[in-house]
Amino acid sequence: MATIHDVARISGYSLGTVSNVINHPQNVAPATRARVEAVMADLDYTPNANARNLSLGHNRNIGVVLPNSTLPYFAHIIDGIMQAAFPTGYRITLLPTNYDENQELQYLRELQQKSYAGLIFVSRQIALAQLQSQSAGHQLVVCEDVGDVALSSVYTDRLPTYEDAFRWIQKQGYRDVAVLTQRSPADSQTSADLVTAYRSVFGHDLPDDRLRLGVMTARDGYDVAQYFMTAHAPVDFIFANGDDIAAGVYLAYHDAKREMPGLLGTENQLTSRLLKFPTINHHLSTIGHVAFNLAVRAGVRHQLIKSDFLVH
Amino acid sequence: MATIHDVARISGYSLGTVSNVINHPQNVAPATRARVEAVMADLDYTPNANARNLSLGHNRNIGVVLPNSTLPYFAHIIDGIMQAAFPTGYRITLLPTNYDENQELQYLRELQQKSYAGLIFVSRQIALAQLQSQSAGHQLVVCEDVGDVALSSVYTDRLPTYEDAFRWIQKQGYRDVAVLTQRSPADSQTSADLVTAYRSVFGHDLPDDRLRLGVMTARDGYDVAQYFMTAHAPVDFIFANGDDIAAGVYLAYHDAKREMPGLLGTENQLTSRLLKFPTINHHLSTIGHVAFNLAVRAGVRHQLIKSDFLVH
DNA sequence: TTGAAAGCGCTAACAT
DNA sequence: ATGTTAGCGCTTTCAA
Repeated sequence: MATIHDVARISGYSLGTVSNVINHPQNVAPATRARVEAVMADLDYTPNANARNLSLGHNRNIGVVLPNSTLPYFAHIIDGIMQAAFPTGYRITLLPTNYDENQELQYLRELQQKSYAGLIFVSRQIALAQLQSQSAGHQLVVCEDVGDVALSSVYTDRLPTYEDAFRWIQKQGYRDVAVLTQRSPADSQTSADLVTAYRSVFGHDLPDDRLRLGVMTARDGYDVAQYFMTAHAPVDFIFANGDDIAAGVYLAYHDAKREMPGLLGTENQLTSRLLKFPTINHHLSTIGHVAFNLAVRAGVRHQLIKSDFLVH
Repeated sequence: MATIHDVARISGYSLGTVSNVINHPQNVAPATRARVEAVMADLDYTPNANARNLSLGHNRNIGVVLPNSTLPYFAHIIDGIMQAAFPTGYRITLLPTNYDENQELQYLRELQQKSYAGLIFVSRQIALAQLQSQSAGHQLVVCEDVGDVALSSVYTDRLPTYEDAFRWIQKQGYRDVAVLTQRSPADSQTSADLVTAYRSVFGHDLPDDRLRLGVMTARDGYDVAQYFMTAHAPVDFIFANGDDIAAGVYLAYHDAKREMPGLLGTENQLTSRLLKFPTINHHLSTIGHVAFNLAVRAGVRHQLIKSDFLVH
């Protein structure tokens, strides 16, 4: 493949001049410029991005840190990031962690080595404080509410939306509500908000045996439904952390020919529309969009994306 | 951030030695190595990937070319690619095309400039022949059956599976079958296979007004269903190009309180399980997996992934 | 307006 | 076993 040397040699101009027609065309005589450009077209020349980045000391890559997972949650955020990145010419590199903290640290180091112009942590294991300490002057964004931590962030106001949802559930006359989540309230703000919202609406703590952890997929939903069907105290409503998961629960009750409890999901509006249960729209694609914009802009900024409770 | 110069200076060894402890540790005395590594840890040093790649003349990035689209089809393939890439240390860069041929050409040029170790075309606009001519000696893989073209490929044996599906439809007694696709049979092998399979099973061509093009999303499915509901010759079966699309059709008939036609989708096993209609599993994640492996291996190879017709 | 040369951080001969 | 040096392809002073 042709290098800048080739176009210099063939066009008869110097390296510096060719570089100028690429980067500062206004500083070169129109005739020269035309001739150089002709040669470049002729050779099908494109600058070597690596060399250019090394010389410049920066690049236009944004790394997206996420567990390697097929969850729709991530797919939607990635999609939003891609949509936002495309018109800007930035490239998106997928950085899977496999839930390994050391892997995250490695990506952070690569950020400091300027392998990336910015890093979006869609999910993280590493402590926020550590993230912040590593981020001095760098473009780092986290997809969650970070409170006072000096880290750019996009997040949703889950609490009021969860309260809306629980109020609706209560008004429908449901009494025995179960909640499915991935992580425990101690490990995840989302789960913590969930139990807080429950308490504020129902006036008492969510019973331990009504909070089921480790639920991530439709299959998990199917399995956890078995638990409730065989528990001696049946539930009449299941608040699932995802429409697909709610669908898994639906299937389990359906297959068992048991009376269907009330159901609620999040994100996938198609499934919940089909099954006519309410859902919460977290506007994941918008979150991705905003995350990208924060990553390429200087300074720490926090942005709230409002989520909606939706009855079909 | 620390460079290799810093660790050389601070450890008291030369550039070459430090480089050796990174790249050829067996060529350096254990004591030296230990001391250099201590300094590297101390400085939290990580090699600058850009510089290294430039020097080496290659890197471990695989570009994935795809329209910037949120379709589950792409999400599943990307997921397979990521899963396969992670343990190898290769990085995945998303390369959206916006269906623009020039954008695809640009990525090809970047491949030749060694910006990528390989390119996976999940979808393409550019002609196969042109792809091939640009790919001399490079790692290029295409996610479709390329016939005799000397380009690595992963593809599914759609035709026999489509025939299985049409035979099943016929055996159920359906007579008036409609088919939904994204692109016309002239533009897309998938669509061509579809009409071929129809003909071979039913013994006649699929009537023009039974083949609806431009269908991509659940909403499209909903809209196209309106067409069939108002057409003077109603259909009794709709073969949709995706479970979500089939679900859109389902909703439309359901909302209109019309008699539900037979339905078939592809890919999303959850929706089709919920609605109990048959589907086709194209094993998209496997396709991604194989595509990655082909991209990092030398030589042209073709790999067939068998798809399955599934009745729930 | 154009050219010459230094340097980005690293690797891999080649010397010692 | 370790050090020295050229060079990867490019950008950007600085001179002419």
